[in-house]
Amino acid sequence: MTSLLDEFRARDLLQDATEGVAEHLAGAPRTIYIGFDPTAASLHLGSLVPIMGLVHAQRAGHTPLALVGGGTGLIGDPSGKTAERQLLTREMAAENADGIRRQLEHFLDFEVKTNPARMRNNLDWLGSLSLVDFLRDIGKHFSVNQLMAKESVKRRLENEDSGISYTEFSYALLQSYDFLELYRREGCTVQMGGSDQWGNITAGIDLVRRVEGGRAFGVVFPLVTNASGTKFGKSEAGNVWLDPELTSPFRFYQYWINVQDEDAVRYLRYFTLLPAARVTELAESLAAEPQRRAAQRALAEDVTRRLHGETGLAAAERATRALFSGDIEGLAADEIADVFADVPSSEVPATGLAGEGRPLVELLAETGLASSKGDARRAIEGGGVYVNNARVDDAARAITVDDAIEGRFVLLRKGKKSYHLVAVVR
RNA sequence: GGUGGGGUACCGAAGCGGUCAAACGGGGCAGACUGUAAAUCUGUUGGCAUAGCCUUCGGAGGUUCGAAUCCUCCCCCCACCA
Repeated sequence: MTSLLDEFRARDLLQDATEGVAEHLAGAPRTIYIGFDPTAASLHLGSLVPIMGLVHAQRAGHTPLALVGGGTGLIGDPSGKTAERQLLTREMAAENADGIRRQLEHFLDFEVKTNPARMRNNLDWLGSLSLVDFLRDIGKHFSVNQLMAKESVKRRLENEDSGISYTEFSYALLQSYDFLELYRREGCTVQMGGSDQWGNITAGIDLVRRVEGGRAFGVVFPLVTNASGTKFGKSEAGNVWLDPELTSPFRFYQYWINVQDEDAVRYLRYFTLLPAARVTELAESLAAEPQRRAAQRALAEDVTRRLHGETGLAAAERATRALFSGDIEGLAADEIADVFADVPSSEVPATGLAGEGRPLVELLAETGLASSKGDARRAIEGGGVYVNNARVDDAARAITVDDAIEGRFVLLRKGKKSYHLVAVVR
């Protein structure tokens, strides 16, 4: 079996590691942790690299431990932030932690006998920690001089406008304390994270050494970028979430299908478990016959299956075929309802479509496909609007009951990818 | 506190009495080309309506037939000085 570090290296996932990690990991199965901030009810693609980090750790025989920052989430990490963060309420943090747990279960095996994944919440120890104890046992080991030299803190200190609160300033101490607690309670000796976590991780390692005389280690992953310079994990609709309620399997799948060539192979290494040989094969295919987009397909398939299961993947693929293979003519209304379950929809009473029907521009504005009737009109004039996949060239077009497929649905589309299903209700 | 320069649509930035719903660039949205890619090219980008109308240029007033443009007061930024 290849070592965890070699696996990371082969996948370009190794940004940096503290000295001696390789030997430490080779010595015995270890417990490795990564922290997740419960700032939202769902994780998004930005957390996918760390998650895969834990997946690889488990596959390599180590015990992955996901730490949800129920306590630290109440504080806020200044790393990478230019402004003070919104504080979460305890209830929100707890709720969000539950959601994160459910999502991680798709990736990590919490049941295997040998090295089941674990999950902890730092609220368990931070919640009851007394300030005096904290200052005496933990704070004592931190030099303010060093803390102020931290890049994340320095930037905020130099910025007169935002500044940094004592609360966020203390974040590094709390994260370090987490490591110490996990070292004590779980025998956890390795912390991983994004490269922005390097400072917090090494601070934790120092703390473990000072307080317990123990040796701990850190590994950080590179920041995921994309070729066009936009933020990875954002789609037109905003963040791509792992929660199917927030980002449907179809849109999740589509995000990956639409990854540009320059990024596809790298993402295959980051986000799938495909063996190197297969990745090479896909890279060659991408170079030789890019129009097939074999790499993107494999990527979308693998990642969607892992998160949303066979059912979610099947639904996404079905919708994709229906939407992009051209005609929906052959589809029965029932199939349409099924395929477009994922697509935004609204209802309109049949009476509203009787006689003259309703102006298409009105419908477009109402469904949100266009921002106003004027916008809708311009879109039609520009040739970007389709009813039941047939382009509309008349801005005065009205939608009547006759347009509804089997009298039940009208499929509106703007551009290549924005659909809206209008259900006719009687 | 003093002096000077600014605040214009999603962002940057022109305009400095009528021809301004406001140049230009970026971004967004569509179209063409493709591969549901990138790059490129084209169109479009306040609202409502058929020509036309309505609401916009930091805020409030005023001058004028007419103001983003001139005047007064207020608010906020930036530079230099204290």
